[in-house]
Amino acid sequence: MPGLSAAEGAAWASVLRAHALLTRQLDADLRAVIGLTLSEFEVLLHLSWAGGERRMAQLADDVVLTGGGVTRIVGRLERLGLIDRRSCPKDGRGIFAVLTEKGRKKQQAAHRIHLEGIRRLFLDGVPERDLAAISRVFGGIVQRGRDGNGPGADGACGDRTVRAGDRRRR
Amino acid sequence: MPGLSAAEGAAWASVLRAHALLTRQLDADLRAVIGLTLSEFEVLLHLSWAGGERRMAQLADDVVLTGGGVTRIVGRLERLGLIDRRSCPKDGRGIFAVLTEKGRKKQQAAHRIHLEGIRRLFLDGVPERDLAAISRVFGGIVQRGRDGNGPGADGACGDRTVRAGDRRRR
DNA sequence: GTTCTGTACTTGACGCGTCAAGCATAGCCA
DNA sequence: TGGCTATGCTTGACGCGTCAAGTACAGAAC
Repeated sequence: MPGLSAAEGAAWASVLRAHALLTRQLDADLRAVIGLTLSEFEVLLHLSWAGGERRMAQLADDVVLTGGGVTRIVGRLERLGLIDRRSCPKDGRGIFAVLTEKGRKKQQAAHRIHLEGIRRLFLDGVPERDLAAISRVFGGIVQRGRDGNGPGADGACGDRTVRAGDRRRR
Repeated sequence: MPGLSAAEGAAWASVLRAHALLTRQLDADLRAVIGLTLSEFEVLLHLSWAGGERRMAQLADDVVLTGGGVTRIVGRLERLGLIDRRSCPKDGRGIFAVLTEKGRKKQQAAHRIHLEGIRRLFLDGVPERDLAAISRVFGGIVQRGRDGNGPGADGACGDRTVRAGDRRRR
């Protein structure tokens, strides 16, 4: 197994660096203008995409966070009045995060900032052909990642999800 | 400013998700096998690329971290015996992080794990053409990011770097 | 030399997310 | 019914990196 070719190395390095720069800037913009973290916004966004409510575990899968992480984010958003918690009638263990009206407004405002940023920093001037290549490659990674997890998308009350584990230091 | 097109949205979403999954897995692998964080390994890697030593501020730019962050990472690596700190003879303010022999060994071992992971999770089966597209797009982002910073690459003793600021909560 | 401005690094306080343990409920099987 | 195991969520402890303030030095202007 030799090292990476020049093309491979360049591709990987640019992805790492660009992602760091992009998320850093998008996060800073959202914080400054709306007062939300990028992660918090992403939770609101997925919630909105899901029609306004979503199980905690599904949210965790959506935003690639652990369950504990989602509990805390939802806690913050709840304290801000952007989300309500509602228990699942069909499964006593389950909790729905539900977008409030205030949350929907906030999400829409944040969405405008976010879109502007993505266009300016990422999409501007990128030809359709390259976008397709990116979707192919990264979409493939996401897909292969799912082959160890559940299907992970349906609005119903009962469905299961598996999350990855990590190692801890020492 | 309308929303994103389907292709644009798919591309952006896949990048976010794939990056999260990738770095999570690469980090877990490194921790389990070598006992290093992905960030720590990246510092060792850039040090190695730079010939074994590098100024703190340059490292910060390399790995897209703040100065404080690099101080702490280098502190950890120094405590592990993988790095030495040496003050810059031509600039009393400057500090070089210097790879020790043990650090070089560790870096090489980690590099093998890391390469294997990148191939398996990212590069495997990706055609040259798509890699080129990725390098073009993300390399462009990195390049545009540099247009607000210094040039940021030379091994000499004196050169300056600018880092981004963030907002703080509340 | 003195002063003044800018850069390099460090550090205390803190925000964020992880881990692992804990609790509650679900669902199976005898 | 009574265990037994698995899942869903929460929480205390903690690791990591950021921010902002602080210290030290550099370089220019006077």
